[in-house]
Amino acid sequence: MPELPEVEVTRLGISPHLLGQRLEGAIVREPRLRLPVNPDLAEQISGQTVRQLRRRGKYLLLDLEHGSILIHLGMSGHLRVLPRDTALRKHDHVDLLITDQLCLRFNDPRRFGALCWLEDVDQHPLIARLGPEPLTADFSGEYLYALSRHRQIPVKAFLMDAHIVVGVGNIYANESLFAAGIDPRRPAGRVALTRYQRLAQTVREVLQSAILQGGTTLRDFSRPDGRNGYFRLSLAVYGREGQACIRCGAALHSLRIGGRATTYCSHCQR
DNA sequence: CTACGTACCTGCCAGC
DNA sequence: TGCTGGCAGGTACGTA
Repeated sequence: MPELPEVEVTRLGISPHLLGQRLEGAIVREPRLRLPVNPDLAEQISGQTVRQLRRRGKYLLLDLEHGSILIHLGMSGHLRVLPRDTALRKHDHVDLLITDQLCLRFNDPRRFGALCWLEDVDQHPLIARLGPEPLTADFSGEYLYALSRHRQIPVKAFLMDAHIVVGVGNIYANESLFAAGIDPRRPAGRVALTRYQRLAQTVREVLQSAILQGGTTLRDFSRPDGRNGYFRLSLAVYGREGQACIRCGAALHSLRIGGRATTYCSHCQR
């Protein structure tokens, strides 16, 4: 997926086509996503104007006059704005019909994503309990330090917990910890305040830089306009097991933390 | 409460 | 060539 930068790049890409537009309906071909698509989605959204297009963590929220459409891209989801008569591809699960014969087409091979209409999206349990945004002022080293006391969980798993802070997935957790010089296995409760301050800073820098470069294109993420992101060229550790650390030259190590591939430099990260 | 394993689903790639 | 197993950017839930 789609981590926070990819979702933000998607939001920026589709916004001009949706903001202020009146939705004319929806076509649901496969409702079985992580959250089921509303059986009566077309009736619920049809005739409504898109008031705002927000991002909360990795969720995209299309605020309508009444209620909101919640979209999550899961591991393999993808959104594109296309002419409605564009030939269907495998896994094109939902079309939101916009004006001028255009549609917002949701494609998701693994169906770990979501697209549904909710009356009050901010009160939904999936959204209401999320941690702060990493790019706003309420996310800081002091905050991470305070929440991590007495926690034994590896700091990488702590950083990837959306109830702590949203939007930091596997790629950017690996990259931020490398940039901050912190061993991903270290218990979260044993990281000092000054090192959390450094980590909060590297998280912000890594995410911001990825957004500016159009996200990280791996197997199946590309931007809504079909162009690729270039952040992959900047990855220091993710996917580089066995290769030389860009800082000290030692071979990078790899292991699994919380079931996720973790790559780090045992010399630079302590 | 915390930590951990597992499940959801399809596609792709390495290895046999 | 073709099969199989393992792995993939996320998240929620069950269990101890």
